[in-house]
Amino acid sequence: MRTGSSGSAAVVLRKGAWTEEEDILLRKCVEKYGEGKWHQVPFKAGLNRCRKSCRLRWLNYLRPNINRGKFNSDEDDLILRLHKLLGNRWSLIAGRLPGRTANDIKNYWNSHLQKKLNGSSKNKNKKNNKSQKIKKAMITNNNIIKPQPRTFSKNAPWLRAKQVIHNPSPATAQDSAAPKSQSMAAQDSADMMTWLDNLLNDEQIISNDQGAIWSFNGGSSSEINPGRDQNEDILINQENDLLDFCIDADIWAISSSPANI
DNA sequence: AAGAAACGCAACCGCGTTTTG
DNA sequence: ACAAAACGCGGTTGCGTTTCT
Repeated sequence: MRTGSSGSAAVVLRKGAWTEEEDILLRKCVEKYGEGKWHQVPFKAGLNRCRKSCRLRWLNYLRPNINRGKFNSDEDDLILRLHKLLGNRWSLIAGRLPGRTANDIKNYWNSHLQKKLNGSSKNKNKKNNKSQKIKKAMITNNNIIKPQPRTFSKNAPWLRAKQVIHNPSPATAQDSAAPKSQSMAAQDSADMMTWLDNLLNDEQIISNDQGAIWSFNGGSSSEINPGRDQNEDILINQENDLLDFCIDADIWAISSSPANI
């Protein structure tokens, strides 16, 4: 158990829209102490907000270099491509779009790009939330194959320099959604290495029989973690190279159904 | 002109993962 | 090894603004 820094009596935390004064306090605090340690930020900044709220406000609004302008066509294109590759991994997508936040991209996707993708014209499609939800359900249940990025935790064997157990049978997209287990981790490692080998040997990108293309998920690859070890750095570099490769080569998750986008 | 509907953005919530004592 | 705290993410909601009828 950790020493809770709180210990304070129950104080009603502020919610809702941030005021300019709060923004100033938060900005000053982060500038002084740096990002991170969000549990300390409300106290240090003198804000009556929860840590989550502070973090969110900083990440989505106050952080320097945030691009609050309109999305241009290049960005649209990149988002569409990355979404095909990564699915709703907004933070990963945001990592490829300098100045854009995951929240921005998510909102933009939900309000613009999804419609664009669905081919529904902006006009006259007056629909209430209910029908939007039905439509959403139809899409997810439809034959669009949602990419299932593989997740490799820091505890993965190759990061721990443990022996990798080879398992030749490839995991399916469904498998990747299943709960992780040690055998899964071992399989992940073998699969990844095989696939990476193939990739680096300039062989064809392997899409599994569900049409899902694998991608790496470094978790927070766009963030700097000074504590990570060399293997992790290598893995993250590989992830970035791979994303660049896929984007440059125009590689998507190819659906098994021609009717799909 | 006014009310309704849709849009767009900011913020909140819940949950899985990671860290720490 | 375990439990609690903290972190980070994606989904959802709330609300002000804009557009439509």
